[in-house]
Amino acid sequence: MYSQINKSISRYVTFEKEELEIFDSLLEYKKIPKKTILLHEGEKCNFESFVIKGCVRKYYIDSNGLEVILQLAIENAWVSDISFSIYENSPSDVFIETLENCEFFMFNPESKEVLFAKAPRFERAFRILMQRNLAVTQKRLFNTISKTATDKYIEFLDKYPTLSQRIAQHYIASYLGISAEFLSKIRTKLSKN
Amino acid sequence: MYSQINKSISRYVTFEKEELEIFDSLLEYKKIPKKTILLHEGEKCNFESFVIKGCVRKYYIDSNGLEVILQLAIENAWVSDISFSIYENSPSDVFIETLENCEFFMFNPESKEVLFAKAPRFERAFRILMQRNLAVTQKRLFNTISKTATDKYIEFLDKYPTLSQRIAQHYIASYLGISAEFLSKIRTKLSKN
DNA sequence: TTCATTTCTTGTCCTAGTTTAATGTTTTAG
DNA sequence: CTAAAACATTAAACTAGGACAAGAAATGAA
Repeated sequence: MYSQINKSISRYVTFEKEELEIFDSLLEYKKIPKKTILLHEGEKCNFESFVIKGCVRKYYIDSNGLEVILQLAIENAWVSDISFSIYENSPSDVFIETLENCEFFMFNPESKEVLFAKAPRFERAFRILMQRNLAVTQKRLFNTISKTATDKYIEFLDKYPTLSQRIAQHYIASYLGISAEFLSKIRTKLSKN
Repeated sequence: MYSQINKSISRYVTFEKEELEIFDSLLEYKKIPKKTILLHEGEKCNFESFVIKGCVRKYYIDSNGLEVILQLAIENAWVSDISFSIYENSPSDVFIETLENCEFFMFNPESKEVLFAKAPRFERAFRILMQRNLAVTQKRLFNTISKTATDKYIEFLDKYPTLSQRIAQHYIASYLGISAEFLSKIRTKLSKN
């Protein structure tokens, strides 16, 4: 049960058996059905979740009421409103919602502090995790600015090969920053080749 | 001389005097003239810099040869190719260049490791720094997708009030993800109001 | 002070992607 | 099993912003 998350957290830092036991003991397991909103805009985000199974979206709603998906988190990804919410104690401006029936391991801010106090080397693992996350987001910002919608979609299919069968197309469009109609056109164009 | 950087690193973690002395002793001070490229695409990024004075841009070059500015770093900002380069030991795909005469404090990867070994609580400070950085980048991704060029420019002026007098307009255009010509049109339109 | 280079502006035409709206298809809940 | 809801496709009209070109203004090196 813990092997998946332990492997993930050990990717850039090697931990002792005892450290991982502390880590595991602080995790909270949760099973959450499809289409459940875990975090509403304006709420305080009091969790950091590791996706064991399923798919989650994190999104903003812009000033015209349009949703913009910032993250699609699947198996082995971490999702949270990392941003300002947790460490500045301010309310979140994003939504987090399950798109499939999901299983998570969750940390609340208190248990995370206990973890850092008991096994400080996790501080490092989370720093590197954060850094990876930043790298991915920067790359995505670059793609958003400099690639055509078609190229972005092809890259998406390559990066998340299963996802286009698992979730509705309009979520993918929103993730790519394009309209659902235009994605549909791209798909028919591509299928003709 | 160190007060600026010490204040910055102490923003989310409070350090003892001795810890800050270790920190300061590991910093390397550098004065670098305008228009110097600190990091070329394909090189390994072996520094993390704190800008004491001046302005730096970090940019990609896309497949059409167009530059896309990922970050404009001014006083009190950190700049580096955090992404994959440092921790995966792979070559960087970004450029970093001074736009003004600059003064920096720099860490190389070795001195950063010495820091973490001698004063592990810096691990936490850098994790939170990274987290802030991620939040800013996510917000920018959201803006890039959902705001018009005009709105982005107005927000830019608000966030970096001095920068539009300090650097060439086409850098600002590239940061906003628009062409220099279109920015010029926005500026004339705004000045007519 | 001048010439060269870089930067900024303006106009015209063009295109990737949006909007709206209609129709068809699939999923879901009872 | 059926109705309602959610989702996907297609097409036509539209627009934000890009590409190109040419001139004006600013900067800077000698």
